[in-house]
Amino acid sequence: MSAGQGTERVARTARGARTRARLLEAAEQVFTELGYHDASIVKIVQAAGVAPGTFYLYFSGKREIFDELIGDLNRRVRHAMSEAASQGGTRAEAERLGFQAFFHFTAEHPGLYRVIRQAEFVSPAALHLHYGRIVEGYARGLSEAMAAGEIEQADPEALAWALMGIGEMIGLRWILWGDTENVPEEVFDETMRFIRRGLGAQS
Amino acid sequence: MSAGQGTERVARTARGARTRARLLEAAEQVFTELGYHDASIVKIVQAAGVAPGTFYLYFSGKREIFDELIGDLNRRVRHAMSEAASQGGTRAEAERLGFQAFFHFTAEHPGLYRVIRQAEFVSPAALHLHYGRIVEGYARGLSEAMAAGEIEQADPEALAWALMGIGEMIGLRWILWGDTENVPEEVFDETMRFIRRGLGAQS
Amino acid sequence: MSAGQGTERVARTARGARTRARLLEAAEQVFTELGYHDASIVKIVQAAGVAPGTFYLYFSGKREIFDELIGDLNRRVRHAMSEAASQGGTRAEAERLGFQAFFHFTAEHPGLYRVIRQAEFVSPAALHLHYGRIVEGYARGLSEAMAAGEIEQADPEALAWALMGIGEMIGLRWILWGDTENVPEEVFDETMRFIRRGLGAQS
Amino acid sequence: MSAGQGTERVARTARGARTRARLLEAAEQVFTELGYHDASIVKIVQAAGVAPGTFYLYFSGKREIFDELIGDLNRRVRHAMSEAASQGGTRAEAERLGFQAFFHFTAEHPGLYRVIRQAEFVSPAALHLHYGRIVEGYARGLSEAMAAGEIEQADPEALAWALMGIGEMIGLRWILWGDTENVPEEVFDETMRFIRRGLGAQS
DNA sequence: AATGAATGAGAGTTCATTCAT
DNA sequence: TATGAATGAACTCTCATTCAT
Repeated sequence: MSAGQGTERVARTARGARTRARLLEAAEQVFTELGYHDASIVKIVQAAGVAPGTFYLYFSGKREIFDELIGDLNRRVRHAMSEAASQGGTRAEAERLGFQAFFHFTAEHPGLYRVIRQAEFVSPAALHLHYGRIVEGYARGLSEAMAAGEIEQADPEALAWALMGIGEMIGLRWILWGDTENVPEEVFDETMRFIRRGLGAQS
Repeated sequence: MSAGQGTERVARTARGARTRARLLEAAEQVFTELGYHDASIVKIVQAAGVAPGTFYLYFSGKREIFDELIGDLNRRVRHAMSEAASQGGTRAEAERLGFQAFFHFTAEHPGLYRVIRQAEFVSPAALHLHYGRIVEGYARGLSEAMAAGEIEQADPEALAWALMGIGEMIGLRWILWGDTENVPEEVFDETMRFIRRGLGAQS
Repeated sequence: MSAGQGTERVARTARGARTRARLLEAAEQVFTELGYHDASIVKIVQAAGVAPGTFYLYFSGKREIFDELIGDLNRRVRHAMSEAASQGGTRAEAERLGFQAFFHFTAEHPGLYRVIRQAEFVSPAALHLHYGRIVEGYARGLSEAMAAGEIEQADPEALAWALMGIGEMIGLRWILWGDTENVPEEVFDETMRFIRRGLGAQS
Repeated sequence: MSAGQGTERVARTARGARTRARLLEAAEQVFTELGYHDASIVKIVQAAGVAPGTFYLYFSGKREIFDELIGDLNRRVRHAMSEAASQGGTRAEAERLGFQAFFHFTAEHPGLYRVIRQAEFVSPAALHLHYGRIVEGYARGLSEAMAAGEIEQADPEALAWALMGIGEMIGLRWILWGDTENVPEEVFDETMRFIRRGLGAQS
């Protein structure tokens, strides 16, 4: 995560790198379980099995480790989505698979996903970046589809944000608040139908 | 939201009602400016011009006044939306106006809107209720439009949550993060076109 | 209870007297249940069904109503003891009955008795007075018995305080801390035998 | 007393142990001077010359440090008593010396003794333990004396509590409330005579 | 590189008491 | 006589952060 003002604190030895990694893992676990505000550095260092002072050897504070975590998470979500999409033969299928991967990821890491959303209030820039990167992927796909005449001409960015919003809210409603493990199939299908119609998809 | 549990702390005199209202106003201002976590009861009572102890005459704590605020806000958003929608001649126009009102409200109270989103981490039930109530209105409108054959048959609830998500994300992107005062007209139009196509609107 | 510095606050009407009495009753109940420190004036006035301000019409504060309660209690304990003692034919029997009455009272009002003991830290003068008055009764009886040659000559005051101590501690151990309702008969008999021997009783 | 429940808060370094000891000393002083309820953690840390947060590194709260203090005190009283008793040649003398030591201790630490009595309302279990431990010593001595035929057969426990009560009350009357430094000799002798007669001592 | 004792500002909250009505 | 809203000092406790070791 950019953010990175403050002294750069890097590990210069293998041992240091290990400690840093342990802290990051511990932070993921603690933030996931407790959310940003109820997490505390003491809890993180305890989970990591190091002393409080050690934390500040590698991170300038709570915000910084949080930002770094959001960056990691973002990479993982996007990787999951593009991995899934690349399995699709047609573009329509790829899109469907990408969406599905998004929901899967949320369903598998609900705590993590809550953490991302929380970034809005902790580190708006980090969240902006997170959404921005995902939207970028969507927008590129949409542009290509438009160029290929597979969907109607439109502003790819506006559409991409709209799609992002749909994914977020459907995930929030059915995964985070629902009693089902994942978005129910009918809801997923209905949503995809809506999206495809909205995009003016030919198939 | 209604306070619900806890000792009922009500104002029994006009003076008390005035003080309670002052506290609520102050809380809105403080939460708006600082967000939930950086807000403090001390800051609220200072803004309201009363002593710390007075706060606890009317609210059992930070969470409770926050919940009450979310309830207020929800009422105001829905009022603005239904008010605007009722100006539309056709259903399509009503829908458009409702969406516009939603963006207007967000644009006019950006801090307030951030506060609502923050409820997800502070008082999930309050946010669920907030979204649920808005979605209910959307879903009813969609059902009626389906019955009238104006849009395609589909699950109104799934669609309503999708619409809610679009509104949220477009608002987030262009109002809260953008440099424009409100959602740019082209984006708004593009979004509405996407939605109307997605719903299979006849007109 | 002497104490009585501060403005004398007396009821001047029948209604006022009723309110004062209600407050005293409520205070007994609240102090008994909660002890001095966890009791609060708000709880007392609530139990009495009056407004906080009303309390200060009749009492100058928490301490004062507490002292007054201790005085009441002392009167009741001593009354119970002398009442019981007067049933005894011989002096030895009277003494035995007096002790028994003391334990009875404690057993029947354990909360009240805890309140008395608490006075040591709240209002030492009140407790001193309480003990002093009981001891006075003991000492008079002992003096008379010495004069009549029924028990050995000794300092009646020292003996009276020792007796008081025995009663207190036996009561504390078997009534307040024990699992029996009252002091077990064997313990009581053993204690009385010890006392009578200690006094050098002839019978 | 032992802390028992709660996170173990121990000093892991010599410096920590020193700080903990300073807090304990400060607490003794503050509780002695002010009593449990008027003592505050702020006052304790000020007396100890440390920051408020430091307190919670070693104690979970006011109750816990109080309990630990009671435990310390108990150890000291019993040590003083048994030390003194062991100087006596005969059992009768030992008993006399033990009682004397008890009064001495009370006379030398009157504030401390008030603190112990206060435990009844703060931490009844702590006081029960305190008395119980002393009574145990008395009871053992009495049993041995009975076996040796030095005093009459009786229930040692009942007698031990009675002795404890005598000591407490005589101490309360003449040391805490009296104007003399210690229990006057005549009173002490009178009391011991009463006790020895009561026990049916042969000598 | 790592430790962990110490910090101290600031949080939420209570409650005996006052006083205008 | 009675009310009850308002007060505000004082409380316990937390936690991100520092720094001597």
